[in-house]
Amino acid sequence: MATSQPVLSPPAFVSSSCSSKHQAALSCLPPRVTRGTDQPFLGPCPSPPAGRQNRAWCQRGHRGDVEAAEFETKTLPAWGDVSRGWDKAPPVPSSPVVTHENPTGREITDGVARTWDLITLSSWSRRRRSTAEIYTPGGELHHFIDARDPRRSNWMRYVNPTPDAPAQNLVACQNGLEIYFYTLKPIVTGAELLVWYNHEFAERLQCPLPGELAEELEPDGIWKSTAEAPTTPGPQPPHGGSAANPNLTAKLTKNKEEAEGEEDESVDVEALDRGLPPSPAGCRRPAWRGQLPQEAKQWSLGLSSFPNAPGKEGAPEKSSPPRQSAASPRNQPVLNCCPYGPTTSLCKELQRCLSSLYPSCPLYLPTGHLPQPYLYACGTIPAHYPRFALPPHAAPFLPAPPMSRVGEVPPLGLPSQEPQVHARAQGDGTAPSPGLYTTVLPHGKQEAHELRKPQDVLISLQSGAFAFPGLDFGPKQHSSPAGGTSYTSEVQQQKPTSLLAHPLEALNLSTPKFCPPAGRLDTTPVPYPLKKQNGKIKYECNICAKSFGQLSNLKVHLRVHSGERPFQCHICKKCFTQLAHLQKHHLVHTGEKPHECLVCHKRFSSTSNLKTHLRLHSGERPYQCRLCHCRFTQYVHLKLHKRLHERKRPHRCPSCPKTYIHPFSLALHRRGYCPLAPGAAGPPVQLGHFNAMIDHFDFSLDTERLEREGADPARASGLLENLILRELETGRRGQLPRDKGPCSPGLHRQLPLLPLPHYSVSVKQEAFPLQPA
DNA sequence: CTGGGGACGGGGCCC
DNA sequence: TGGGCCCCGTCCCCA
Repeated sequence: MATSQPVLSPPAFVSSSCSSKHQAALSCLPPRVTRGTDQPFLGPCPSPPAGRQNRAWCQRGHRGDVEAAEFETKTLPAWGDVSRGWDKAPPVPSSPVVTHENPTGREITDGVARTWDLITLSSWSRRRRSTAEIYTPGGELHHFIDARDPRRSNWMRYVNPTPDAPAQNLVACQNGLEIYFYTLKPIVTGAELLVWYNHEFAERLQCPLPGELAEELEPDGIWKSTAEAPTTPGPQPPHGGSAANPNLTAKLTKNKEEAEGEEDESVDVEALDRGLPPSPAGCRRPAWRGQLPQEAKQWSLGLSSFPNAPGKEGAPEKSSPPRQSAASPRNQPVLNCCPYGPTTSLCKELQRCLSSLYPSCPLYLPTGHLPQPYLYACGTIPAHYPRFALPPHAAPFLPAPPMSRVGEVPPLGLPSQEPQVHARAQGDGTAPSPGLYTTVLPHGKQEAHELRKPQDVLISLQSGAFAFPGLDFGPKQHSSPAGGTSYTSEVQQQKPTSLLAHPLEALNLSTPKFCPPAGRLDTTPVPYPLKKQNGKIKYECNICAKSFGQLSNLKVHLRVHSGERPFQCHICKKCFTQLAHLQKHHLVHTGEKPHECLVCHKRFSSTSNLKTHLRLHSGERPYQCRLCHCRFTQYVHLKLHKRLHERKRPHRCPSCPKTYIHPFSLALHRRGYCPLAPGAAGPPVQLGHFNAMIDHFDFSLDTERLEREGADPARASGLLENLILRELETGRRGQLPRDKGPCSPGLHRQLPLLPLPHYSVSVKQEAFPLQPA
């Protein structure tokens, strides 16, 4: 619903990646929420129409209100992660214009300002700077994102920094290796996207404020030479410019208006052309000097993996952050959302804010983190994130070269001018181990053995792609699959959502897979078997042999075997395999019952339960007992009922194996209807039908009532015989009113004690043996 | 024991 | 390809 004053309502997170996965994770709430909460949250919104990739969304609820704002960047390049955006050639708008559709029909104004100085966004000029440096938890430069090339960047290039607090409408934070933008205020149509980082943070990082950044630029937008602002000892980055600079510190107090008067279109063209990262303006970058450009280029092109990737044997984790210890998983989140370590106040603040803002989103669990598809996708696992280490057995699943999201190779036809992402290379310059992608590992038990290595305890090992028969990664087991490494409940709770797991899955499920049967030791990769049924391809599960028409269905199904439950309820910590299940589950907490019976107006939380309920009105009883023809609305009731038929049958025919519960039944059976007794009346088929009706009678509760009331067995059996004969005769004439089975319910209508419900509805007759053991 | 409802899991289909 | 939606089935609880 478009409004006259469309806005992007705060708070809304807009990932620089902004993938559908992110959106999905953010939309883990049902459309309605419990009233009375003061916590704003992020909820779902209608899924964007297919094919409209330039649509993002946000939704918030505050004080019980649910507000959604769907905004569309009609004139901006497509939403998408920056790196992916590079391989596109979006139209370059003359100016960033954002149009919005606000379903709420009113402007949303109450934003929540946060002072998350968690991101190192630097080297921004007043316009179109759009570069960001991504730091590892150790505070080291990991790579930077350069979105300045309009042909290959996305909307992020239009996010501009400004120290002018009233003008700021975005804050940015780094979570893991992703950048997220958080709206501080409504963003009206045509508003410039202005991001903020605060003064304190700039000082602490020895970064100039954005305004001061502009001062470092020459009027032509080129960074001044290093010599003009040498601040840090040792060799400077080739592009120089903005290391920690005492002069800049002084500049921090400079009039910002003066700074704003600087060149707006400043672009570090030289650095760009050299394939170098823009100057982080004084932010420390201890390791990439000198070696960065070439190696970063290689890495960004997917030709090498991260130097500290765990797959690299013997590679010292030189860049391990001092504040993080891989040996303390208990206190370490799966991945720090904060580049300053999980225990810093900054990180805690972010986590707290995220958690309070989006309590329903598993992403924002206090110990959680934002998705890191990057890590999986590129297969470059910094040593700081040991839990994200790809297990060795995952290697053959990965395509080679790795499909790095950040360092994605531009598609054919597009020139790869320069690397858009620069990774800090390892100090020794050793090439990353290619074995990460080429190792073919044995399966089965040997795999399990390998999992005992602590660094291999990857939460997403639970992904179906890594499911091992016989190994249960279920969430109820808080131990490692192999029983070696602790897999604590904390870890379980920190378990990434599907947003984390999916990238892994996506890689491994979209590529040939190896899901060997238990115990099989086979180094030959075997893809998922594809069957063709009726001309359609079926994807078969290697574990249970179930086949699926769509690969995505198989992927979801594999979680059944792997035990992966990526979607966790933030309230009760229950985990679910599918987001939809979590959404349904959330209704338990909200008490919402969106499905109403139109007959009695009773409400239900699920359509399934409503449908069951509707049977009460329609009279449908689809579950029928084949023995006594009792019908039930629910299968579970039939199952319970069947127990009645499993009672002891003490009255045994001396001539045949038939046994009966009641003496009337045996007496009738013995009156010439035992096929093995002498003097049997009639052909075997007819005897069979007759005996089946005796069974029916024997099973009925009415027979029990006869016995209880002390009915004479001979008389009762005689009456029953007449009725059965009459019924069989009617059946032979084709006049059986309903069922044509051996146990005609017409018999019951002859017996005043055997009422049988009548429903002209479909019946799911269970395959219960007529002659129960 | 039956009946009714709540909750959840699995899977198919569509976008 | 993944997410959303829907349906079916199942289990559990309670009256």
